[in-house]
Amino acid sequence: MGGGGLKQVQRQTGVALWRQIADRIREAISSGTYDETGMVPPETVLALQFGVNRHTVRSALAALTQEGIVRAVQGRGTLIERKERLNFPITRRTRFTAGIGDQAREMRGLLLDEAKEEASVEVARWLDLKPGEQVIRLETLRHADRRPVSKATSWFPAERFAGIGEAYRKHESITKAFAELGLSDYVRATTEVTAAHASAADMADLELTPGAILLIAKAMNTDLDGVPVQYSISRFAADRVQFTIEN
Amino acid sequence: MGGGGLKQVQRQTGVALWRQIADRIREAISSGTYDETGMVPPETVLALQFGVNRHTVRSALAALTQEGIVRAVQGRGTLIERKERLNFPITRRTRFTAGIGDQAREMRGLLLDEAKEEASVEVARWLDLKPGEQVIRLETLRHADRRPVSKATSWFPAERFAGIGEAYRKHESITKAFAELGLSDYVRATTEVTAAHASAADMADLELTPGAILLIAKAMNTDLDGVPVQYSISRFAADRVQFTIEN
DNA sequence: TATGGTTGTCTATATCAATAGACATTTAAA
DNA sequence: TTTAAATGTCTATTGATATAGACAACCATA
Repeated sequence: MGGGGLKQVQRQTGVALWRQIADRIREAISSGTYDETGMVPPETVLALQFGVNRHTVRSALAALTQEGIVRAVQGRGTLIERKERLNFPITRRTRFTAGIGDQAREMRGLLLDEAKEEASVEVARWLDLKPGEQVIRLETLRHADRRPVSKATSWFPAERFAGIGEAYRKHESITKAFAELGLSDYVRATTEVTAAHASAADMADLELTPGAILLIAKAMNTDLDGVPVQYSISRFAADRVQFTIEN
Repeated sequence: MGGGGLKQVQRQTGVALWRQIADRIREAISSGTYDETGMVPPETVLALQFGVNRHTVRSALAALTQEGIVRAVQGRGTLIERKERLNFPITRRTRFTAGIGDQAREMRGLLLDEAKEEASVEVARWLDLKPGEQVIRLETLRHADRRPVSKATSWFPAERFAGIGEAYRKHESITKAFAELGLSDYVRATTEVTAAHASAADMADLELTPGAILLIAKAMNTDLDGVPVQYSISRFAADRVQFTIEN
């Protein structure tokens, strides 16, 4: 940010030092701090920078190794394996698959669960229905290049979009599923963005470690007449994506 | 999310159980789970729900008490003190002070630091300058009702906006500072949203506890001719705000 | 083939985090 | 006034976290 440089780490606060340090190093890697060498500084240097024991740094690096972000080679140093961050533009024409398509080779969309249920107060408000009207809920998990990127819960008016679960399973894309059901075009009406820690279930599906952060986008899409067609809550692994809003 | 209900907590992962539980309870409070009673469930009930010892729950509640979110009364229970989440709309006409104005009584903007410096590659790219050209950097801290909401680092072309630090200190608002320097109107061009853990410095200024999450908005504003006038990186306490994007 | 720099492994010690149980204190309601 | 339900305090024990120091193993290079 301001002047760069690694800040001191805090003690006795419920977050283990090795995890705080792992988070800092992960952030430094993804912001390109070590791009020149392609390596993390030596353990002794990091220990000095963070003001901790070398063993504590080793715990942090072990966690990053587990995540596949770095790889230590005895005698040489600790090499950086990955550093990409997917950009996800949020506009009227926001589509997950198309938006990410040029940044990853292989896109997958997996249908985890499908259910027909009564609209909650929140869902009804967003879809402009009465609470208790039937909606279809889909739980989907989206990958880019075999790496899980986001998990989403989506609701659709049940009457209009009967069979959308099957269509999604076939095409692995909401846009294509809509098309099969006769909705050839739609637009993003509103998006609310928040951030939070991951739940146990999301943590497992997104292959996150505890303490990891989610970017959460609550979005509502409408057809070209402004009628709501989808309300969704998408949870993104915050260290793998960024949102771009162009006004 | 899906059906509600508190999920199990994870062990041996560098994040203390009491902190994970504090995060869950904080989230439950801000999403209105306990609005009926205005109280958190009894410690013994929480301990059962999370599958931990009562003392661990007490550590979590102690942390929330420290944050001023709850207040325990012996013999009665643990009362909820605060639960608001400020909404921050992101549009072409995004202004911090005006956007929040109707949700809080008292808005303050504090100038922490001011410096004239050479534009880095990143800043130059956003402000459409050459790297090394002079820019003014402001570090600002914004409060709503005496509660810190966001900390921002902003860069301005130095030649055009000489004296903007002094103007901000006087008006406590970027919009009014611009007005004083002859820029009566401006628009938000792009916003990038990410999330990350707070640095030690941001943690202190925003009165956060370790492990707390930041929503980070990198924004670029232009004048009505499309010439960049400001590039800023704002860090928001994620549990106090949400962003709304209307398309 | 030395040598310096790096990661890997081991032992030991102190503090924090979590569990367990017991009992005191306070409040509200029976 | 009694009682149930809730928070407050204390002791004890175990495992995770962090520090400290020493040395082995490995790599690149002079």
